[in-house]
Amino acid sequence: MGELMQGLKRTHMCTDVTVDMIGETVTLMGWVQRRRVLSHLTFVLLRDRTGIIQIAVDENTASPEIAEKIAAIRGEYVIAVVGKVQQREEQNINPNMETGRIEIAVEELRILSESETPPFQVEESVNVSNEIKLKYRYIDLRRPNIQRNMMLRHKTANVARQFLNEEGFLDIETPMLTKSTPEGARDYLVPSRVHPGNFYALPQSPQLFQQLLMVSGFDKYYQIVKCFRDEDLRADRQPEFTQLDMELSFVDVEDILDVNERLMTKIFKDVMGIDLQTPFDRMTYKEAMERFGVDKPDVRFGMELVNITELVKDTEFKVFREAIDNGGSVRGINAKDCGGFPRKQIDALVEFSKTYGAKGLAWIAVSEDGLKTTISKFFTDEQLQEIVQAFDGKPGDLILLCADKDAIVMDALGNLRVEISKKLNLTKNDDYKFLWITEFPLLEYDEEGQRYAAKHHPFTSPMDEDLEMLTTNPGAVRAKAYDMILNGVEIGGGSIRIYRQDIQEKMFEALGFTKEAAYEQFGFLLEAFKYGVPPHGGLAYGLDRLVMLLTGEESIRDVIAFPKVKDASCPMTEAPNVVDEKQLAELGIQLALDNPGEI
RNA sequence: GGCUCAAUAGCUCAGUUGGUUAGAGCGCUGGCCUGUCACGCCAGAGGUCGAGGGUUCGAGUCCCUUUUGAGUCGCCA
Repeated sequence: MGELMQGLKRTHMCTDVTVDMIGETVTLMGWVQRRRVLSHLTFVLLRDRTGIIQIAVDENTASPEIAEKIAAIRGEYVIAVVGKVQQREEQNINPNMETGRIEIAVEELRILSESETPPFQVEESVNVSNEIKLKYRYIDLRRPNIQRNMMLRHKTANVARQFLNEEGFLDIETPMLTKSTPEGARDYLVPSRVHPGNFYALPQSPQLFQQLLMVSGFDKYYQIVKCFRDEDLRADRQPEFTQLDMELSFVDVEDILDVNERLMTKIFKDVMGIDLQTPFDRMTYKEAMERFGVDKPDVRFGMELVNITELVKDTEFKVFREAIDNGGSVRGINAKDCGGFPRKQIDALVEFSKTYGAKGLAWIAVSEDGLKTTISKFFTDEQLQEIVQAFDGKPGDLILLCADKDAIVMDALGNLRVEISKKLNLTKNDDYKFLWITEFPLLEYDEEGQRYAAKHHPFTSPMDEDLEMLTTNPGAVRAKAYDMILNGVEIGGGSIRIYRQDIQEKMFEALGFTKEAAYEQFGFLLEAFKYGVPPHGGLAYGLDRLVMLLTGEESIRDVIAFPKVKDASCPMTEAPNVVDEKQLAELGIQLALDNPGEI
């Protein structure tokens, strides 16, 4: 059992103790990183979130009480130490430790809490399965790198708040229990006890409320807020995640891009010590798709897509022929210096492309001795040379070609491009390239639902010059929507919203909503729009993703204190769980499952 | 829901063609060591080889089913 504090006060954090304090008495508290015994000398490394300092006890000179306690101490015990800061002899200095020139000579020692042997060691680069780490997340969170991540996350949020406060933004909270709107992602539903059979939804984003705050005249709003989406998880997707969300009145696209470039500049300067170049590069959605095949291109490397449909339009090669005849295209990328890839590795790239719906890839390996290709039967040497020319192919290059519907070709090649860059280590984590993608399409056709769906959300404003097309050619309308891309990751996105009721109604019409259906779901917003709406727009960052990039982590789990695993459960709390019959009865809910947990 | 990969000591892993009593490093326990700091040395404990079934004289190893985890596609306005 642990001892009592009995008025003992901590005076310093571990690494706050410096060589300037030699001779001073300090009181430190923390966890035991390690204990080393050398005959009658015992060294203990004491850890808190600032770092580690060594404490020393000489059994020959220590009191029996201290000698007994120091012998009992084990890893992860929580102890309090009162002692004198002393300089280490020259030969005893540890140059690898921040506090390696000093140590604490113990005068009083208390074991505040004992610890069982932890399931894994609390060390920087411990290699433990996700399952174990998350089950014991409170121990995992003691690891210095995760602690640094959490501190950097705090700092990022803090700098963002500072900046936005200075810019005149107000931090206003919006409800967590709100109305389900089936557009977009699946909602997490919360049953209402007072209204049996009725449900709240947890917000996928504060979208509608932030717009209402603009209607109310708050002018500039921000919030660091949890959002919820009941969809499958990924390395960069959690069911609950944090947005840094903002909305501004009386603005157009340029104003929003400007304030956010300044916000990012401030965050990178204050948190990372990095000076960003502004303005950020911009690219339209169309250009991004043509050149990179994706709407979030990583522009740290080349390997851009080339469209060779025109060059091969007369081919007899069946795969190309079908794609072209069906209105698709033939495009490719030049994987620089991959010409020497063994067959097995090229096949792996072909397989990779298939996960995106491509039927396969044709390829041409360029070497000093000529071309090696899968399509030699269908093309003359001259034609092949023309294709290689189109890609500026040099000996050593590997040209990968894909033919299909445009959407599949771009998806496959765009992702292939990124995959190859990873294989070739073309990018550095500390090379930060920002990019705005603008002029997104307003709508996209939903094959399943046989209708247009909002690409961003139904309140996104069309571009002024495309307004006319909203009724005549909705698929071609561009939106005042923009994404902020950092190194191929979408870290934020937003739009100018519709503020005119007539345009909003046309938008719902294009989405196939009857007036009644629109009012059913969004009536409160449409009502509000009758009472004076300022032109407004906003942007929301995925704070987890941003911090993931700042810390150089591969997964947002490493920057979230208590993340969920892939099936959206929590190995530590074992949520979600089966609830009591009584709780369900109170809510008027009866399960249609024989075995809860199964469907 | 689909595909791919993984599961052996507390942790990370090795385990050959199916063959005796399943190993290593770290950690843990005890002992020794007068300045350790990835301390060192000696000794020790620790295993339902994820689970179930099958093939076989014999299965950690082969087959089937299943569970769990990871990545990914679908999905994510």
